[in-house]
Amino acid sequence: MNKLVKSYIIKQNVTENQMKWIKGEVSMGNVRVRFAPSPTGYLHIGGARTALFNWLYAKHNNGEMILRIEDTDLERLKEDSVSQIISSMKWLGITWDEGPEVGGDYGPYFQSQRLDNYREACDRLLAEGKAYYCYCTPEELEANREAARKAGLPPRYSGRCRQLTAEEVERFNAEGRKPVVRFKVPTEGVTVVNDIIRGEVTFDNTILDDFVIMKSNGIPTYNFAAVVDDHAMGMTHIIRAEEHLSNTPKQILIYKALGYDIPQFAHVPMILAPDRSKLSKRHGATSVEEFREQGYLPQAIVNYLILLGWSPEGDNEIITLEQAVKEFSLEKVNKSAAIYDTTKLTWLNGVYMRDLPLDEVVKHALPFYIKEGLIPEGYSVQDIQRVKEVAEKVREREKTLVDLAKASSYFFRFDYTYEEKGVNKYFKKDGAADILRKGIGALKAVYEFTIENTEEAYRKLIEETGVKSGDLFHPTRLAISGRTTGPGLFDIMVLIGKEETIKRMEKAVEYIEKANFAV
RNA sequence: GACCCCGUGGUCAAGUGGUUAAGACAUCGCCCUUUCACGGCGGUAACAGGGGUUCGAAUCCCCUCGGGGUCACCA
Repeated sequence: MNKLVKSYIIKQNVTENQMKWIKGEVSMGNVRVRFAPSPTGYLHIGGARTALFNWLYAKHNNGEMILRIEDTDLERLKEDSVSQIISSMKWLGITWDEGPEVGGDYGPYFQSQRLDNYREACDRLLAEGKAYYCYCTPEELEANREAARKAGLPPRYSGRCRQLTAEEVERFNAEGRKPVVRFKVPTEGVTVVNDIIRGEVTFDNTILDDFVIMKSNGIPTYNFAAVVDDHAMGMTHIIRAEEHLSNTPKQILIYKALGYDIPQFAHVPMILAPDRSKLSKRHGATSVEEFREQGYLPQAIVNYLILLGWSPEGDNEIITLEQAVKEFSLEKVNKSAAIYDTTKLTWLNGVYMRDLPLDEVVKHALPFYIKEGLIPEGYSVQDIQRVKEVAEKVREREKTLVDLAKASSYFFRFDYTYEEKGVNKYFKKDGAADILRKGIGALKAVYEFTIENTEEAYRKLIEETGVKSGDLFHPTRLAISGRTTGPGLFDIMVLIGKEETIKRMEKAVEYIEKANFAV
């Protein structure tokens, strides 16, 4: 048992069962965690990492992962966002046991469909005097905040409506004011958040003001809805980003007021942009969808995300989801924010590009071949086969699917221009055309156009003529691919075929002689 | 501004009082090689600063500084 767990036991009144559970004396099958995004845009990598950690924790403990959509802010709601988030999660391989599309016993899983629950809980608080109606207008509130700011005081709500007289209430109602409901925060004492990752964090209740739990339109605020739902849905662990740590005391106060058991919290560190600021659109790719479009594989992204804030045992950083599930623990999640660095992601992507089964890579690569115009949108089995043959050789040396498709183009068409650097270096060399002609001759004599046979023909030619191998290989490569880099020369030849290879080489001879480089 | 969290190389990240302070990515050099990549070998590079505590601090405490978060009828 580690220190954290020990201190937890001391600090909280854990039940005997919980104690057994912590000690590992009972099998853990009751862990329930959730990922609760608000549908205001794409799933960004921070959210994806949070979802992933929840998922890993659930799987590690044989528990359940719930997906809940927090769509209580009508104004920021974005069309399609839910389906975007869902598709990104699916693409990454993060599943959920309950939630949209799969249902479950604790639904509905959209907060907009659970309004009755919040109303009910709110009424109870109201009836018990733990919350009250507030008739202050946004303008009044803003004016107060402004005044406080000027006075150098924290912008807190005054508590003015805590005890309104019946006449005042009547007057406000007559004015047509629609009240909000505020939670009565204790005016003294402290609230302690016991966080698995951060330990014990203490907040003074006096720094909290009477925050709104129900808006005037009858919709709950985040801090209230989250608590009501997390309890109703039986959440045992709340794993979320650190930005919520400061909200947690408010939520704990609500848990207590409602008489709910308090779940365990784990606030994972934030993921920051390269300039150390919070992730936003101006930082380039930040959403899972964008990374996908840039040619990253889900396996690479997931692996990268696992490494941000958590590290596996040992030196090996290439880790599958299965291994991660086996090893994952919240205690090992570190506390400091991480800056995401696409360089390492790109490296990982390269690793997965060459290590994943070819079919898997091709599956993800197809859209990029289409985009590059190498295969038609309504591609055929033959097209897939061709992509496979090419990708098998090209994937070894490329790091993203975009690069893979780009580096594959000359296998599909002969419309390239020769790389200038290569022309200068190889085509302009004395006797280049002549050597190419000899190469053509040698290749023409090859019956079965295989890697071994073509290579043998070339080796023999080198031996017979005494030309340096580079003087033959380099111009040939440039002639048949237009480039100075790529897969093995004979791999290329065989892939494009004898006829095409010779045709391209003849074209190159023609090009060299027409350009008349020899000055 | 108040409150909260965090601070090991450029980035990720081991490390829980005694280590030559791991490893990965990036970077540089060499090797392999028909090119590029892969791979192999090696190099540069870090405990934010200052005080304590201790025989001994990256590890414990305090202060400073720096970064981040929260203070909404957003989530």
